[in-house]
Amino acid sequence: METAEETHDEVPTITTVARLANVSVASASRVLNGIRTSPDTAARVTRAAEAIGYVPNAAARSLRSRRTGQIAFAMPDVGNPVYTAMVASIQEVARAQGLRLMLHSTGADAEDELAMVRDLKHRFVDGLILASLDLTDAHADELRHAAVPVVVIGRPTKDTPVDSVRAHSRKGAADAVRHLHDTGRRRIALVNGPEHTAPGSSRRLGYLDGLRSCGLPREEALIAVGEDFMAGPGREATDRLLEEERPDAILAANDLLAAGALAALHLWGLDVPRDVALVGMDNSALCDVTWPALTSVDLGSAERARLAAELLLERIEEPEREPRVVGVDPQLVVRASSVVVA
Amino acid sequence: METAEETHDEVPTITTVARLANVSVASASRVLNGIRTSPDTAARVTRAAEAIGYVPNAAARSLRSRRTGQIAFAMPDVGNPVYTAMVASIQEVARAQGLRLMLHSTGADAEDELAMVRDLKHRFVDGLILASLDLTDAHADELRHAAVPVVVIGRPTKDTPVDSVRAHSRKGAADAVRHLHDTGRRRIALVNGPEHTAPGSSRRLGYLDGLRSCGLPREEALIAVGEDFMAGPGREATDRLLEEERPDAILAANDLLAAGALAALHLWGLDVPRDVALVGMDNSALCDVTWPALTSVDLGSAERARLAAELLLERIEEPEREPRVVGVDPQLVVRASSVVVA
DNA sequence: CACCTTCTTGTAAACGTTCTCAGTAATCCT
DNA sequence: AGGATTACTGAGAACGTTTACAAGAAGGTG
Repeated sequence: METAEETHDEVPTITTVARLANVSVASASRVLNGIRTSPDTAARVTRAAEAIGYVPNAAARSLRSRRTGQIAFAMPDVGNPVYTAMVASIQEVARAQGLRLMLHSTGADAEDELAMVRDLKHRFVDGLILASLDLTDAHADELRHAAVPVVVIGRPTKDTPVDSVRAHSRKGAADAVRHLHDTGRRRIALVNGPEHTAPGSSRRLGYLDGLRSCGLPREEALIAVGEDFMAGPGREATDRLLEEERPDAILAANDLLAAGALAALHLWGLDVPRDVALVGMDNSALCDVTWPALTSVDLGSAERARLAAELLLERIEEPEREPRVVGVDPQLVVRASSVVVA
Repeated sequence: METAEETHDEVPTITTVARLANVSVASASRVLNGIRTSPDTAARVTRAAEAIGYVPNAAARSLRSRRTGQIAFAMPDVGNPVYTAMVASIQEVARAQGLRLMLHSTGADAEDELAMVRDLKHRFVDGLILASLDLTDAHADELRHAAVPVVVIGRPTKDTPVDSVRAHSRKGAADAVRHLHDTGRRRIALVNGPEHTAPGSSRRLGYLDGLRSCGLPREEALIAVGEDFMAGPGREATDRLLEEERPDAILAANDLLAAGALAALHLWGLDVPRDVALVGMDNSALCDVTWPALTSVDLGSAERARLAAELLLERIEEPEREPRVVGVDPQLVVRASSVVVA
């Protein structure tokens, strides 16, 4: 009556609930947040809230409580199955905690990554998981002053005080080379992505490690580099390789490059695996989709993402703890592309 | 001096800026939001803000202005290249508008989709783009009362008052069949996903349309149905098909199914396209990765997503406008999997 | 019975913005 | 020169929560 403000279509707020339940907003808030109250008020508030379909306003809540209930994941490329696997993994742990997930695809652009970290100052999110191929000093700087916790998937520069989780891709690449050697291959080529990136350089090192441990000679001509880690460049790099060389095996630095390599090999009329064995890295969803199915080094993407998410949650709880670095061991998954079945 | 509260490490707020620039918070806010002020205050505020690296707090801003600057995209499966293409597209228009993008993968679970729509009441987002395979009456109900604008990618039930954008996949499927007929195929099979879903049913209809318009007989035995739209089921369905039939062409209801079909065909020792021509749908990134490259019907995923985003933005601006339904015409993209090169 | 706990509650102050309103100074017109 | 418009500003009230604090009620103890 009082103000004829009794129009019913307004979005209900906690005040509405409180009034309806005949308690103060404080009590209503307490009930709604599971803080101890008398069973009587609890019941009244719950019933009132249910009756009018009350839902707390996210903005008001985060303004006051300084928690947004959101985390963000920034990755180089949504199109890459590795990252979608990570997304799935992160979403799982986020959901278990009742957190929302904000996604951002950076295009592997450093400036974009930095902008993302800077944007955290808006505090639209409680934490960030940043997957990056190439962490520069600029990153280190920015990360040092990040407004909210950040966990990095990749390899931060030496003294970046930040939690991170890394793949041991060097070891993985070496394992792959040994597998190829074990199955009788002797001219093993590498189709790599840009070697200034962390994955590019460590996979190259791993490849060389592998050759060395098998007693195979190192030949630069057997290394072809694509301009990024995607299928197109993989195909072109393989093409260039085949014009000059006759490898009997190819290690590709990731599955997309491997898919491109496969296309090139088919075009050259080479049989996989008889003429050339092929191994990818990442063990992504792609592996079961190609023909032949792709042998690949599992770098534990899903696992790494899960770990990153957990590290993030822990740091959000406890911001002052020592930064931790965790790693996941690679594991070779053998499929049809690397072994000839009798 | 006053309260020794001058500790410098606090996060700067607009009050800090105002004090530093010697103006009221109101003026500071005006400058920061590009509302007309005297050049003098403008300069002072801008300088102050820059000096202390002020960034407005997202929660406070949305609480007051009732805009979050975020939109959400909910899709069945992040792993599916079609949806990642959509994500990329949406992110592009979001970024152009300075909006953040929140992602959610529903696993094509109706309950999860409904929960997402209900969650909008929290108002953590200004609008939602919902891609769904199967829009039920429950969806219609929930959508009718959605707290913020929703645009649907898919086919809402008749009288759901909501903007939507749809693919004309029925026509696309028919086109594909005609293409196969034109290139000499006569026993054209369909590898479909679940037929109770919108895409499943319309692709079946399109397939039948195609057969009819080519004067080919309809044979139920040439239709195999997988339990979802992914590669595994595609392979199994194709396997079952090949045990009974000898099709000389297969239309797969999407590219993932097609990838599975390809694996099955290879296993049966059949050459693609010589023995069996294969056409997928969606024209996703997968098409260039398979061998042979996959002919596919482009259903304009990127375009549809872009349209959806634009519809959403327009509706956010103007909530009362009439709901619109827009469509995108399919286009066949011929690659190696459907035509034998001489 | 007086006192001290322990529970439960309401009041009111934040949180950091935006925005209405009213007031003052400056400019324009006739 | 006087009034009318215009341009700019500051005070202060929202926005919808959570939470520190104090106060009242209930229960326990000597």
